[in-house]
Amino acid sequence: MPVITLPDGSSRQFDQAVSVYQVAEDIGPGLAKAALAGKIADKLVDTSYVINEDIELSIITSKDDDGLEVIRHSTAHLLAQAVKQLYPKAQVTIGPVIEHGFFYDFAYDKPFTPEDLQKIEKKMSELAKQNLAVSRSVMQRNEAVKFFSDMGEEYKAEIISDIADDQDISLYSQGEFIDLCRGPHVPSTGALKAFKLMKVAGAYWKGDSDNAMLQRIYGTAWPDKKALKQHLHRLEEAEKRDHRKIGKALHLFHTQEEAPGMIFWHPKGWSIYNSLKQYIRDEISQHGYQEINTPQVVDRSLWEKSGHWDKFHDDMFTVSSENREYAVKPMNCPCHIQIYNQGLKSYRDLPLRLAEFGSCHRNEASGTLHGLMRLRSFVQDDAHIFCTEEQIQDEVSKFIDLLFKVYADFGFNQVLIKLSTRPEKRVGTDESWDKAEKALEVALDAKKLDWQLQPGEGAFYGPKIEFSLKDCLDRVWQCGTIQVDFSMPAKLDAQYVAEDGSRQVPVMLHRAILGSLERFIGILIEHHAGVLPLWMAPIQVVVLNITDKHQEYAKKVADFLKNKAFRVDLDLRNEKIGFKIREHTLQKVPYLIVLGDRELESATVAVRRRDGKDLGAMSFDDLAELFSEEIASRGLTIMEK
RNA sequence: GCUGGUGUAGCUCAGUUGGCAGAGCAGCUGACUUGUAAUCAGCAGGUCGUAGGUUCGACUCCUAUCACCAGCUCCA
Repeated sequence: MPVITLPDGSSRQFDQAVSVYQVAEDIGPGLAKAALAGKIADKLVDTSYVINEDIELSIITSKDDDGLEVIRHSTAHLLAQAVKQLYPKAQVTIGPVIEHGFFYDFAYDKPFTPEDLQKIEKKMSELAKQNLAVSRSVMQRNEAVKFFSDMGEEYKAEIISDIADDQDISLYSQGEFIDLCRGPHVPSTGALKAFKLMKVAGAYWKGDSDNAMLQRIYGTAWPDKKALKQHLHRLEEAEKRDHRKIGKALHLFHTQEEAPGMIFWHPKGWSIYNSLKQYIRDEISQHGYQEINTPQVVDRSLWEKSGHWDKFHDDMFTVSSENREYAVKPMNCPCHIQIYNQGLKSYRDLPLRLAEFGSCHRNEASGTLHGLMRLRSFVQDDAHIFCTEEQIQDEVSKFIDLLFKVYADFGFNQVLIKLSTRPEKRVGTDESWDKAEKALEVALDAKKLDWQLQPGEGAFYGPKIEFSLKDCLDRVWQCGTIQVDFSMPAKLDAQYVAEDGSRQVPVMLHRAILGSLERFIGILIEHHAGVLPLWMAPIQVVVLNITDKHQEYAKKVADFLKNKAFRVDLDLRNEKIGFKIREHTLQKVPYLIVLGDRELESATVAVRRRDGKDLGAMSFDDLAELFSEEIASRGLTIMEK
């Protein structure tokens, strides 16, 4: 006689064991129809699950996040069923739920084409329309291995073999299709109403590049057609923000075949780059860093000594000259230690903070290159802090303050933090690791920050914190990092004289806030859709004349603004004012100044903001004041679309 | 690096079964002297990514290669 308590606190009593579906039916026929699964003590179960004891139950529908997950999972199965019907020789492997949808990996010797995808999607719709009942059954492990082996599904058999001996295996079937699965699933395929196959791509079996490559079909699935449409619309919007597209349209940079993974920065793009660099320069100098610069090309022996040659020489660019082999630097730190090593350091010199906008080159695999986001040549807002173990916590704390200040200046207020601790393979004593991990943890907790622990994910040379920011499309970008390094200073003979006169090895903290400047610009472009705040805009204002009569006056206004150090363009072309406004607006210029008879006579300027708002006529000084204020506030107070 | 796709004018793209290489925008020339998102007319613009091959004939078919795109693996 189970008593079932519902989320609203009400309870229902039944004379005998009931299924989740029957409970839903008891509540109402509408709910019974909508029920996709049940949730008992945080565990999702099928609607067919039979309850014979007193429990708390929620009925899951497509309105719940859990329901959406069930839909996506079941749609992955629907995909597998369709593929098996159309291509019986294809083997099924795994088909998990991912953000916004699902994928399913197949082993099949013929590549799936986009046309195949259309066919498969059509078949899926048919199967959904047939409203096939989905039913669960249980099999013993060994029996299940044999079952799938006999079917020729070797990958499935392998998955089951990896499951513990005594565990029962649950199987789900719909029509003729049967698949190994933990479940739960929708009661019948008719519940799958809105899905679309997105793309096909290769993926290694078990994610290991030594294994066979499977074909992964990606799909998206939603509770209804409207939600699907919205999702597809969001994708279109994201595509419009693609920094590669905007970079071309706004003449910021280009790439070409002769220099894969490297950027040709055009004047406007380089202006953004320099604004960013200058901003960081100002910030770090106020926070006790000293900027340095070190060689681009350094003898192989230094990289051998630092240990990089051994681990990464395949990914390093090398050059040789007069019997010597050099590497183009992939990172700045070994060179920074060379500067540290000049002259005997005292504990009084610590912490020593050395920063460099050093151009680094890494020969990344060709398939990983991506616009500004993944390059072979990049510059980080890199710095290394040499300090004692006791100073780690304070330095980390100061760094976090600086990082949050910088992110806020760019308008990023959501920051995700991960702390990665000692991996199995590591250098340094356990005592040092204890201290360093603790220092990072305490620094984070002292600021009452939320952070996530990633045990074993630290670098071999020390623990690290990673900072990711969320952009306006909720995409997450890992940018900042601070890493403790117990290894490199000793390898490259860094020392200091301690208070007691003994020689000690300093700890080195690697840290960056923006990460690669190139990549950060890519993120900014996508976040702002190219509409950069005034302080970063390459051209801040364009002065436009109505007719030739106003040329001299326009020049005067432009000169006035140039003298105030604003970035000004003058457009004196013999074109209609509407034409010029359209062009500069498409180029995302923040302000346009329109000058005609009215302004000439009253010695004013007519100001148009790039969102189309007409700010009317104002004096030269008011204009300069307007710009200065907006730049000082980094544009964060100005509401723009 | 791996799997699949793409590569045509400065840009965005069309190009039928293998039969003379196309459009819009941008550019140039001229007219127009203009008030807040496109004035009109004319002209010019191409080794169809690169290298081979098949064919009477290749942008189109085949092979190799490079780059880019999507994903996988990697990311000191």
